[in-house]
Amino acid sequence: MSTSIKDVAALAGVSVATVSRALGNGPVSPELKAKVEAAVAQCGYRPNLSARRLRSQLSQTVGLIVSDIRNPFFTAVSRAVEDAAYAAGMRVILCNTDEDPAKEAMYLRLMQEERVSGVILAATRSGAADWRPGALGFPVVMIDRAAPDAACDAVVLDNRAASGLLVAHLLEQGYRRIGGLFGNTSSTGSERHAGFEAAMRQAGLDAPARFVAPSAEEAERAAAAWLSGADAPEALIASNGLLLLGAVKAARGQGAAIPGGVALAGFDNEGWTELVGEGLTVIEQPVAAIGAEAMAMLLQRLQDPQRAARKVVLAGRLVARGSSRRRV
Amino acid sequence: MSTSIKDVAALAGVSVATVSRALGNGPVSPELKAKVEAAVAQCGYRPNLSARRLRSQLSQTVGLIVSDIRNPFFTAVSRAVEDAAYAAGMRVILCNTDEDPAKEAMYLRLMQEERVSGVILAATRSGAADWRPGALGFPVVMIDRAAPDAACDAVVLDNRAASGLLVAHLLEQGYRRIGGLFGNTSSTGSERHAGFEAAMRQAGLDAPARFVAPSAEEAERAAAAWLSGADAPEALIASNGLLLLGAVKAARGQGAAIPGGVALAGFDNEGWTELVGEGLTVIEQPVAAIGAEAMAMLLQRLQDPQRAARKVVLAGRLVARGSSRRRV
DNA sequence: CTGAAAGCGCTTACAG
DNA sequence: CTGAAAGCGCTTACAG
Repeated sequence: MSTSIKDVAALAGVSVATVSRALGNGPVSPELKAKVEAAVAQCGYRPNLSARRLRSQLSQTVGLIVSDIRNPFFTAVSRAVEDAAYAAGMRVILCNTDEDPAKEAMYLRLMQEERVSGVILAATRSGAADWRPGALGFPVVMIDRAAPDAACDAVVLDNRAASGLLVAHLLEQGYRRIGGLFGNTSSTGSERHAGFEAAMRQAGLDAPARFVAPSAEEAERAAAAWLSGADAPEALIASNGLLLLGAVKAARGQGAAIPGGVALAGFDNEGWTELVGEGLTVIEQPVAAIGAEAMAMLLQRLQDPQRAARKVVLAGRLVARGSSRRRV
Repeated sequence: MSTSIKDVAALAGVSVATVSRALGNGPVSPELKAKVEAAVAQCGYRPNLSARRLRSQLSQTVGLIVSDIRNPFFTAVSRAVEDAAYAAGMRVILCNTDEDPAKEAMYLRLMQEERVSGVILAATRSGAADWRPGALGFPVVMIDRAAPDAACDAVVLDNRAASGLLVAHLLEQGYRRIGGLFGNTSSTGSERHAGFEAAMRQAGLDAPARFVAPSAEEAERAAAAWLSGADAPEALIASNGLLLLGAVKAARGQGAAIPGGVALAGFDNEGWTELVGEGLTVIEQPVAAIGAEAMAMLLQRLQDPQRAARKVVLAGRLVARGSSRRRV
């Protein structure tokens, strides 16, 4: 058994209430406080957080539910969330849904059982419809994907505009037959597709698109088929880092040089993207800001449950590199 | 207030003990069990895990302490740990130390306060010396780095052998002036250096090495200085994914083609490594196996606290690609 | 400032 | 199989 507040109280010759106050922020005389601290040091006492949470009804815990921590976007966002959470004296429980609504539902139930202060959620598409903000018993801040209608706090990229930046860039470089490869499970993929389509139509062009499961393998397969077909595009946009990885592999598989073969552009400015060929053109997302902002919004929501829901929309930044350069 | 077991009991017309048994694995008649389940469904009851933990003295929680989740090695290991943990009905608390012993100590203290079942730990170098297994009150499984002496469960790569594989490969490709770039904060870096040095000496060669902070930026700076100096190596080994990234950037910065300029080889077979030039030669670590094995060892340790400490040493696999090809 | 007491929501011997 | 009761380790009104 580990030592409890009772042991400390006995050792210090005070009541458990005094120990509790001495360790918290209660009013305690300097003498007693010193005694308590000496006793704590002597017996190596550590407060039991489960007991504290039960009694205080404060879990000081936030849930972070993403599709897959191995997606570098979520890796970076998670790290920012964790830093902000620990700085605010809160702990983080991380869960991966793999875009599976059943897993999402299970983890949301777990969050209820943990009595979390709140949840930061990258919702699965079908899952998002199943709950209403407020029905869960804790506030939710959505990241990466906002519920289309719901009045729920959210931090997202301006996906439509970001796709527009990529299209404009490719058009400027002289490309016309531009194809898009989008994730088929998240609303992020849908929005990036919508932005792609709008920008292409505005230029009076067709907007050929294909939708795939969000993995590099699936993307490679789909891109390989597309690029070797009669309708192969001159330039290809991939809607996230994993799909871009797959698209590059497919282009390579066809012996295409980068630059020189099919032009490529995508999302997520990971460290390695500048090393492929003469670099990959990407939209950089402010990943650290997204995580920090989501945590900040959650804290504000806890502070003021009544305030109006707000959606923070951050702009992506075009990082133009060799993979989309004009062909001579 | 959320509903408690008392509300369910009242609604079902049974005692709280019966509700508890019906939800757990206690002996309850089918009729009462059905009544309880109906009541639970009706009022949307969710058990309070803090209360359950406090009473049962079982936290069903494991701590996972790594240096930085953004290091892709830890990303992959974490995901495997989490999958295994949730499958075993346990939750994971993830912490990043940034190789800072003070942060490590803080998080270990937190783990004590959480009364975790156990911790999976990638220890900081100086931190590792500060605690003895058993002194923390919970079992520890070390990953990536084992305490040199300590009788503590661990899952590690055979770092010396892995470095040996890289050296042997480079020698075979005809390189002789081979330099090594190693992390200066972790024992992993030290071990990989030791393996590098041993293999080089065995071949009758010098083993020039440089040590840097574990970031791509630091590695790039150090590699750039080295490669532009009089003692520039013909081939460079980088002791982890981040350092390899930095080394590639440095090589590029000098206008070196890959392959063609300085030969490169490193650790961690990330998806993008095959896309840089004609691919980067790396040691692939069995990342998923490391995480799964660590969690399995922790569960076994909880099952049998007395069993002898064991260290599982996994072999790395050489993935030879264009970056280390013989120059003609 | 300090202590005795109640109670957070559970589980688990202890009786029946 | 079922229930009444004790108690896990805390915090927090309530008195003094």
